[in-house]
Amino acid sequence: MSSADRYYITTAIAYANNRPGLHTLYEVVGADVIARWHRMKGDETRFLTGTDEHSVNIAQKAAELGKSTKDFVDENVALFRAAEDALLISPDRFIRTTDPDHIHAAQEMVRRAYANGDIYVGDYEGWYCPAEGFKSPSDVIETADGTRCPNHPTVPLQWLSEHNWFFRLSAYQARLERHFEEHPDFAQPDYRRNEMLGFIRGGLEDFSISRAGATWGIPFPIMPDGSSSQRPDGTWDPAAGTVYVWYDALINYVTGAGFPDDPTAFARWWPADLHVIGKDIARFHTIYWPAMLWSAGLEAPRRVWIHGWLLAQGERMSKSLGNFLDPVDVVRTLGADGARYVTLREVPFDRDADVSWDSFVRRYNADLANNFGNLLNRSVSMANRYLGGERPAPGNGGLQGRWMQALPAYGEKLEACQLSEALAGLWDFVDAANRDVDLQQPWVLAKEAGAGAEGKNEQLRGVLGDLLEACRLIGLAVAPFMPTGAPKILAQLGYQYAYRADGNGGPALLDELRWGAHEGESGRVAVAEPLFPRIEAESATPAPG
RNA sequence: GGCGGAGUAGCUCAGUGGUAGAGCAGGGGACUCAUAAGCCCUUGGUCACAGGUUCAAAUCCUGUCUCCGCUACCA
Repeated sequence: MSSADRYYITTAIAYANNRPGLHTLYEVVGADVIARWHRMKGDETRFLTGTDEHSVNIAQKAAELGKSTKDFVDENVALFRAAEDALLISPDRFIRTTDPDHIHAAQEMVRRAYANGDIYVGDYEGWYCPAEGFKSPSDVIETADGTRCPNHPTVPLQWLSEHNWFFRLSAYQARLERHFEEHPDFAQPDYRRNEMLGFIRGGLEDFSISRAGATWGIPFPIMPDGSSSQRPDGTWDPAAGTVYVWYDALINYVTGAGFPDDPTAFARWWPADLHVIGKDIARFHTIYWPAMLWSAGLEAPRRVWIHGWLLAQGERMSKSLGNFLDPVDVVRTLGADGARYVTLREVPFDRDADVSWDSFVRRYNADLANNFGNLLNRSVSMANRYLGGERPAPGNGGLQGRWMQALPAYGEKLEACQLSEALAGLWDFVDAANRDVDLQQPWVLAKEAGAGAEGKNEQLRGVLGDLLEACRLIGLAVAPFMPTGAPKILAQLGYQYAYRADGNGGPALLDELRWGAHEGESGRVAVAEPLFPRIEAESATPAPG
C-alpha cells in the first residue's frame, strides 16, 4: 500500500429520510477505522461523511408530516449525528447536500460539463406519479387497474415526457474501459470490478441530470439556450429545473475537498484515495462518477471499495422491513468500542453477512471479554501481585517473533479494506499470548522465586514483561477500532496515550508498534479492572423485529 | 435468458491433485494469574448430486439440482 503523506477517504452520504440503522452506519464505522489508522500512522488525513438531503421523496415525506422540508431534514440529520457520535465516528467534515458550498460546487460541475460539450437537452420519459414524481420501471407495480405506484396505488400513473438535461456518458465508454484495465485496484473487490467492467463493455447510455418539476433541489444553473439561469437579483429561474440525483449527491466528494473555491485545499486533497460505498451504488461511483470528473477536467478517485449488506436471517436489513439493529442499542450493550469491533469483525467488508444480536454478543464475549480482555486483566494482575505493580521490560521470547509476523499482515489487511481479516489475524496473536501464559506459568515461577530458586525472578520478569508488551501492542494496534478502549488499555499498563480523540497528534503509529519501543522506560501498571465485562445473555437487549 | 460466483462439521468459513481443517457452539480433563475467563484433549462432515480423467479429486472435466450477484437513470 502507498505511504502517501495525505489520505482522503469518504463514505457514501446517507439519505436523510429517517433515523439511521446500524446497516447504514456500518460503512461509516469501517471508513472511520481506516481514517483513524491513517491519522495514527501520521498521514495527513481527511475523512468525509454526511447526508444526502435532496429529492422529491424527501419533500413529499416532509409534506406528509406537515413540516417544512428543511426542518424535516434537519431533524433527521441530528439523529444521524447523534448515532455517529455514539459510535465515535470522527469526520473531518460532516457534509450536507444542502450546504451552500456544495450547491455551488454542483452547479460548477454542471457548468464545466456544459463547457466541455457533455450535456445536452433531451427528452426524459417515464411513469409519473402525480403524488410523488417520476418512477423508474422497477418501482411501479401492475394492478388490475393498470400500472400504479406502490406508495399511491389509488392514483393512476401517467406516462410523461419532459425536457431534461442529459450527460453524455456514452462518450466515455472507451476511456472507462481503459481506466479499469490500467487501474485494477480502482474498483474493489475484484468480483465487483468485473461486474462493472462487464457493464461498461455492454454499452453505456446517457443519463438525465435534471428534473423540470422538482423544487427541493439544487437550482440547475443553465437555461436550455446555454445562458445562466441566475437572475440579476441572485435568485434562480425555476424554469431551469433542479439538478437530479448524481450531479448532486456524488459532487459532495469534491465539495468536501475544497472544489471549486479553495484551489489550494483541492489540489491537496483531490483525488480521493478511497470512496467506501455499498454495492447498490457501485455503478454510479465507478462508472458515472469518473466520467463526470473527467468531463470537468478532474481526476478520478484512486479507489472505490464496494461493501455488502448486513442481513438478518438472510434478508437485507432495512428500515422498511424493521429488521434492523439500532446503533444506539448496540452501543448501550456492547459499548462504543465493542459495537465497532463486533460489527467489523462479524461482517466481512467485501460481501453480505448475516448478523444477529446473539452473534454480536457471542463475538463480544469470546474475543473481547474472554480472550483479549482477560489477557490484559490477568497480565496486569500478575504484575501487581508478583512484582508489586512494577512493569518489567519486555524480553525477546517467542511472542516477539510472532508479533513481527502479525503486524505487517495486520496493516496490509487493514489497508486492503479487509477489516474482518485484519482483526482475525491480530487475534491469533492474542491467542498466542494467552497460550504463553499457561506455558510459562508465572505463578509457579513466582513461587519458586519466592523460595529463593536461582534465576526464577528474572525469568518471571521476562515473561510478564513480554505479556505486558503484547498487551500494549494489541491495544495500540486496535485503537482505530476501539478509540476509547485503547487509552484505557494503555493506562492499565502504565503508559500515557499520546493520541487525541480522533487519532491525530501522536507519534507515528508504526514506530510505537515496534516490539520494545518503550523498553527503556520504567513504569507501573494500574490496578487491574475488566475493560470488557462479560455480557450475560439475560442482560442483552433483544434484537428488534 | 445472458454473464459471473457459491454449495465443506450445529453456525461462520479456510482449504484448487496426495490420508478432511480453523474459530465459535457442544463434551471431558488438568491447573489457578484472570472477567467460572484461559490452557489441553475431544464429539460432529458419504466436502450438493451423478458420471469421467488419474496410482490418487473437496480440489481437474462433463452433466444435473439449489442459492446468490450483475444485467441503467430509486437516495
